[in-house]
Amino acid sequence: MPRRIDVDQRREELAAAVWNVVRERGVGALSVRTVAAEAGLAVGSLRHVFPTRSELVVFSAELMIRRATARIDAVPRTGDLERDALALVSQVLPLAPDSRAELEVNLALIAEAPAVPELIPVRDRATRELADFCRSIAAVLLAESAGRGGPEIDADRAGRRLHALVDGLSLHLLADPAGADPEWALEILRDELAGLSARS
Amino acid sequence: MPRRIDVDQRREELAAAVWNVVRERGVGALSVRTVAAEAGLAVGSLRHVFPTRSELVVFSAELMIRRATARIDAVPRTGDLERDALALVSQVLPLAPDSRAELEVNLALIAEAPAVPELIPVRDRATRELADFCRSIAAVLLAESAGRGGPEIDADRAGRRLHALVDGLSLHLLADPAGADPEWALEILRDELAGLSARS
DNA sequence: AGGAAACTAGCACGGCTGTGCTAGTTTGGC
DNA sequence: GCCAAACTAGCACAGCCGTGCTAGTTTCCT
Repeated sequence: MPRRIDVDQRREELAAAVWNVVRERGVGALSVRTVAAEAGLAVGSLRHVFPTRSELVVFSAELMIRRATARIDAVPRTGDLERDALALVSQVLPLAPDSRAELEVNLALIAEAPAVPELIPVRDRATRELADFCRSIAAVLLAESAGRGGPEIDADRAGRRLHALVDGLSLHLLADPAGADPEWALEILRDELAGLSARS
Repeated sequence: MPRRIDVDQRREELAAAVWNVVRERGVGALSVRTVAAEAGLAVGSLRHVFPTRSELVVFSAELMIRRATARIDAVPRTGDLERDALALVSQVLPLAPDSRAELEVNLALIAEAPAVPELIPVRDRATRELADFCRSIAAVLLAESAGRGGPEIDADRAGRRLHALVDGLSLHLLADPAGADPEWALEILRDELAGLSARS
């Protein structure tokens, strides 16, 4: 039985088990026992890879962020800046089952932060990265439309505004039932991006 | 000792204890024992008023919503619609220690919802009320500026947009340290409200 | 071949959980 | 004065928690 295992792969399997438990039974049901059972392992085996619960939780959170970042990096660019911006931002919204689960787990882990202080820097880094992402999108669109005679718009403020909009819309899409039509949220985003791009 | 007590007042004291525990030690530390200790009561006394943990949690969440609603209703109106709108919306943002604590507890209780299903309708009602609130503010500002020649704006969409902006900004203000300057968020909101009011 | 390391497995401990239950204490109404 | 009700207090139970620890099993390296 005890073959040489791929530790990284085992870690990812356990992180997936963490996400499943959180989504199906809430963050309150997240324990080394439930996660081990979900992954089909004994608690001892889990603890061979993650000696403490904190390490398990922190790794799961970080892996989730890495996945989201990778998904964004993989979006193909068409050259149409406004279109690309929407495609990029859409990756953060809970539209597909994947990204929906991601946000659910993300929220739960944020709520867990007081109990697992190691999560705080993870959460802060994720927030900052999303803020930078939004700011750079806003900056690109504003630069493209510079000098078209519209009012001068502060790129920094536009980035913060886009960030707030994205997070707020994410929350509300998550509150909607899973199959509901997300078009209204996309329209709002399109408006916002068009406003930056064309200074209309 | 066992005098005739005011049950409602006792309930509110216990709800306050719930909030304190959640803010200081996280939602994971929320138990009948910790809340009773925080309130200076025995567990048996707490359970005389709230027979189960769920009832305690649900009541605390509902009281929090009632408090926020009351605070909004108490905002004096000046007649300057745009100014009033900002004052009203500001009541929802985590600016004062009170409303900051409110949002912290609110988030924690949302995360608790899978474990306490009775919280789900409470959370949904709160979301809907805030959405209606935002929509009505948007509608008032749009009606005031009707026929000024700007582009026609859908009041419904403007309401959703304001709602997303408010929730997103709230989240980000909460992530900032408690004493940080919230002016940037207010500026974004002023922009948004001005856009509705003047069709600039 | 044999020892070290990797891996799985699970027992045991103290501590925390919600809640059923009983008992004691004080009060208000008759 | 007395009794029922209101209230406080806390014990007890079964269950879950994280983790320290030991032991068994398989693999790899020398």
